[in-house]
Amino acid sequence: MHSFTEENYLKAIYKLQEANGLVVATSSLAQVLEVHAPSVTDMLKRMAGKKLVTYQKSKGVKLTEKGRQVAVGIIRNHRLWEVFLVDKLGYKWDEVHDLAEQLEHIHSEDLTNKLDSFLGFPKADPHGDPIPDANGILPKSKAVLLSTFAEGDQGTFTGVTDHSATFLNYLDKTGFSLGDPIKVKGIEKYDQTYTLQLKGKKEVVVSFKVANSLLLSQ
Amino acid sequence: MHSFTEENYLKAIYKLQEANGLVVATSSLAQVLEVHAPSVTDMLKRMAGKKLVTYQKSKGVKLTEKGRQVAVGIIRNHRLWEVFLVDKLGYKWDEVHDLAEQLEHIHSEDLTNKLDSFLGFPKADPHGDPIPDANGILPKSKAVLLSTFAEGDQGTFTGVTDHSATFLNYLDKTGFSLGDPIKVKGIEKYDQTYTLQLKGKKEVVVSFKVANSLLLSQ
DNA sequence: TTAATAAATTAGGTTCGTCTAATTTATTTT
DNA sequence: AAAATAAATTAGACGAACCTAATTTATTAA
Repeated sequence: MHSFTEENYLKAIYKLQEANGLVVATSSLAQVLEVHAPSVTDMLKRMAGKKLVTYQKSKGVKLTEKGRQVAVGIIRNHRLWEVFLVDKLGYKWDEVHDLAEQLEHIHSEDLTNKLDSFLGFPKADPHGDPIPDANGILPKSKAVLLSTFAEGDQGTFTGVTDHSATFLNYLDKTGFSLGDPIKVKGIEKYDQTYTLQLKGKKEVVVSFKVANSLLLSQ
Repeated sequence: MHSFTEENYLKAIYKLQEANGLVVATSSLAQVLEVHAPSVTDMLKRMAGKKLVTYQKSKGVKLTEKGRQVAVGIIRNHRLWEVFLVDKLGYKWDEVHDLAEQLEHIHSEDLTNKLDSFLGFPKADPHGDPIPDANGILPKSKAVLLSTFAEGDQGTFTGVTDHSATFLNYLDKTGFSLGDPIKVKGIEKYDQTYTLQLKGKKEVVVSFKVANSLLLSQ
């Protein structure tokens, strides 16, 4: 089995690769993992020895197929446990991340699959992030940022790109709820604020920053 | 927070203290934790430094109040997760120990309490072991070993002292089930075998070893 | 294209939790 | 009580995962 630390590196590399391209820099990893760069260099060497990543000195790192499998497995665990915490234990969507960070490292494929079944094979976690299936296949999302919408466009709110508790709280307070329809009533040229019509005709005005963190589908 | 290793030491010390008296020997710990004696000596020094145990060189170790609190908290977690695995995910009682050994180290009092509530505040785990409450109070069990019974005595099967999967499987196969009544029909003087009447009048013969691992109440 | 800056690595150290081999302390047995 | 055995500790090492300070390698700017 892999250590928690290794698994956290794998997850971080996976996410950075998804977000920013093929190869991940030492400094990016150091930043997201909150360790110093030499620790990362150290760890990457060890992980390369275990064939979890391919690492070229001063050229960055990427996952091997084996590393990718492990990373996706952890993401599957994480998102399933988030669903459990929200659906079964009554946690709010802004409270579950840290707990899921612990639970994701429980090592048992069988447990993961039984949990999946218990939860009714959910397709997405409480933030709308897709849950990889038992084969490590992660459905490609077709959601787009609200910030790409024009006046009159509409869609369904299906995800966020900012997972911070403060942002999620702001959404709650303002009346955003996953699965609800959103329509763009207007976009102010001057400061790029969006006037939106939420479910129940409620109108709200949000900044570009917010529009750029909301994912809509259809 | 405490490391998993520390928590496992605390749990082991607690259990040995409960079973065999006040002070726990280095060698006993080494045996149950499956490490070598010098590792234990080392660890106990560190833990004494953290006021989790009182340790006197060559004289054994015992928990401080602080250490006891942590140990009981972990046992609470362990047993609640076992209930979850059996009641909600459909695991059998002989399959849950190793998973619960992982889950018990999730650090969140709030999660533990929400889980407790979700499970309906169970009093005992799937093996009949009592679950400490949120204040770390563990109900004193009045159950006694079947091996202390005389002919004609009867009681309710409420726990085991051997938690091994092989023993639990044997019980399943032979027709023992937690909560069922058991009556002693006879005890063979020669080899101390017990003839028992189980629920539904089924008669079975078990060895002293088995009788000495079953806990009965009332 | 050289100089300045930023990124990454090497070198050397630390703590945690483990090990083996050697030694000391306790407990039994004679 | 002395000798033999068993239990525990000390000494010295090691790997994992981290650190700081110094150095090297890449990248960007002049």
